[in-house]
Amino acid sequence: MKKPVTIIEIAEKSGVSVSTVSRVLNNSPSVSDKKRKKIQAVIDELGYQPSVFARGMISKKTNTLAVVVPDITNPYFTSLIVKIEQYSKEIGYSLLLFNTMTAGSNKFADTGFKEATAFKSIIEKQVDGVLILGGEIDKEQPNEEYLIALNQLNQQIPVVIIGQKQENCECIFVERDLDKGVTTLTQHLLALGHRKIGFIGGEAGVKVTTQRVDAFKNTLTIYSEVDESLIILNDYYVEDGYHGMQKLLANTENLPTAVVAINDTVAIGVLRALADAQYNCPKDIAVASCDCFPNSEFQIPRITTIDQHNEYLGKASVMKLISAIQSEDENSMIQHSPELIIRESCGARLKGALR
Amino acid sequence: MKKPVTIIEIAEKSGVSVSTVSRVLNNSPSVSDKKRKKIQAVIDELGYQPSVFARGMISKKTNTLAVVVPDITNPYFTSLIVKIEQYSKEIGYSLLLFNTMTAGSNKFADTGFKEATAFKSIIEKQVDGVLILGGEIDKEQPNEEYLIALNQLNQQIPVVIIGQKQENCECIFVERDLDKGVTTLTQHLLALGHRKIGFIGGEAGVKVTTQRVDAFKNTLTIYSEVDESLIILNDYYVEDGYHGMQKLLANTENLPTAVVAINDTVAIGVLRALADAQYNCPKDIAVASCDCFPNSEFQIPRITTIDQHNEYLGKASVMKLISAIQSEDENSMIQHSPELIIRESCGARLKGALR
DNA sequence: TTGTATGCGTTATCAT
DNA sequence: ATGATAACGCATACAA
Repeated sequence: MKKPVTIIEIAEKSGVSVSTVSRVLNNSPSVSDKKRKKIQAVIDELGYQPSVFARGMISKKTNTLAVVVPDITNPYFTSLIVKIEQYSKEIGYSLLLFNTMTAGSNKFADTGFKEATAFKSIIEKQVDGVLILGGEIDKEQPNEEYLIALNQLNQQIPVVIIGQKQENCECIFVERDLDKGVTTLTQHLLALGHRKIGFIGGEAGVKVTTQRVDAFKNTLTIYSEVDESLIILNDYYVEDGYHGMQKLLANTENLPTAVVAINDTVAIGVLRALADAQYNCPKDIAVASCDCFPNSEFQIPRITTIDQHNEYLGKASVMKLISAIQSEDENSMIQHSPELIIRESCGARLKGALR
Repeated sequence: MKKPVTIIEIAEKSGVSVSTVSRVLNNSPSVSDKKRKKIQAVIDELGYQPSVFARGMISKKTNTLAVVVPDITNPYFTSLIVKIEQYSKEIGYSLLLFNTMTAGSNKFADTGFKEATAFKSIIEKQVDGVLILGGEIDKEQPNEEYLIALNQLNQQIPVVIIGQKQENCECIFVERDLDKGVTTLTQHLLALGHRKIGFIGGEAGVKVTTQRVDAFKNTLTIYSEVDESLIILNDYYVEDGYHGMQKLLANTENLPTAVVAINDTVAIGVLRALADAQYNCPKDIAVASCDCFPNSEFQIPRITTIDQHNEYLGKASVMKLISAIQSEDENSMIQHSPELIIRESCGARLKGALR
């Protein structure tokens, strides 16, 4: 790889000073058209590319955002990332990806918390802003060190978090309406006549889970009773839905007639467990779910679920971040309404047209 | 945000020269233990962070790799990215993510090809290396401009492509064994007695598709006959599997007894179409698939598929890239063998233990 | 409109 | 073992 062209060479070859070249580069109006053309021609000819380093020395900007995500394998996060990437690109920012894998393998963090190394890299890389999608911050009681590190990070670089507001954390939060959807969902089941309803998936001590379970319980309480033994919290994956449902089915004395899954992936596991145990869904046991993942519409049966309309969250969070970077303290409100998507898994409209 | 601490301040406060501080920073052995400790203390106290820009001015390195992916929503790519991110992190590189969304919305590229803007950013960002996971390069006849841009990019920055070798492209390729798996799969179906076998999914003119269809045809030819009308090429998503199968089912005169799907997402669509048309899988029509996506094991029925063991590909491609960056022209061979995962959707071992 | 000179924060080279 | 200083490539304040 040969050494790159510098602004000096462009200046020499164009017969002007470096400042003039710099002006052309930065679209300064005070350059004669003739020189501008000439210079641009030389730039193109030599394929000149300004050094990010030299530029950064002065501007202190990388035009890069970091996005920290717990599990890039999770459709919920990828759908957010897609939007984030798209909008970032539009406004001239690149994305540095950090997949902390908080979920999955081992829950207990090695170095206190999984995000530690990510935070370290982020500071080193001197990105302009940081986007955090869940992870440790989603816990009811985030690791103490984590919060310290997070606040410290936020002091150097603006941080926007897609998640529920956390005490003692000065970052900017973009909150989701997590309970309304579950409330609607539960009401849907109740309206269909269900009274014994279970809940599967999610992790105890995690905000999403707590909020959804609470919304579930609160709604259920109005018309029926909450049976704690029908609430199984484990995690957010297929296996969890499968095992959770198995557990419920094991107690044949006390079977629910319907089940709410924390997300569509878990719901798939639930459906599988039902099929394996020869139960028909929705006839024997109905299944409702949250988050409307891409393939859930093609499951057998098609999963009735909640579309959180997260499309908007991605863009909104980037917008907030950019505002913070430019310290335009605009306090725009993020609004999004969860929407019930009625399909087959709860037995409603079974004879009607399906979508 | 206050202005950051510089090496000079550290030097002053430690009562040494900047050179000595720099030496401590870079673990140079020639620093007395006493001074090293003293300096380190000051560094920690002030929370000093070396400037990437100033460093880059000298080293020309960003310690960043770019990864260009067509669709981060696709499990095939995310599974690769997970590994790539993990290994990159281990060896001290960050990842710049570019999601070109080649797939999905509009196929015809706006500016010639979707990767154009990504390539531009990559050059601007001066990453140390580039990883390309499919996209335009996967086509039988990649866009001419694309190839030019790609070679141009490769001249400035080492590029590793996970995909089949392409004529007139000087990048480094990490190839996958695409046909062996399908051959095995087809043989599996043939061994189960199937003779009329269809193929669904994939895009004409794309290497993966062509290779898999060819492998399918070649294997089928040995024991039976290829019926072109049973081969439906459209795309790689659920809808494609659904519509593809619908199309096949429409011709009741010429139903296949088994179908091969290009990947598990498509297979899910196929299963749905079968269920909707009241066909039982595997009894009426068996379904075999490729790529072993996370949830396919929980589908109804569980999908028999090919595990390409891509785990290794991710790490291997990063290794190759790093070698290229350090111009250690090591020509390591990538070996990975597709493995048949027999589950329920083809009817084999139906009475045996499942998994 | 254009050019000159300076500084940005670090590492590398060369002395000492 | 330590220090002084010259790059690195660009933008910008100031001068013309």
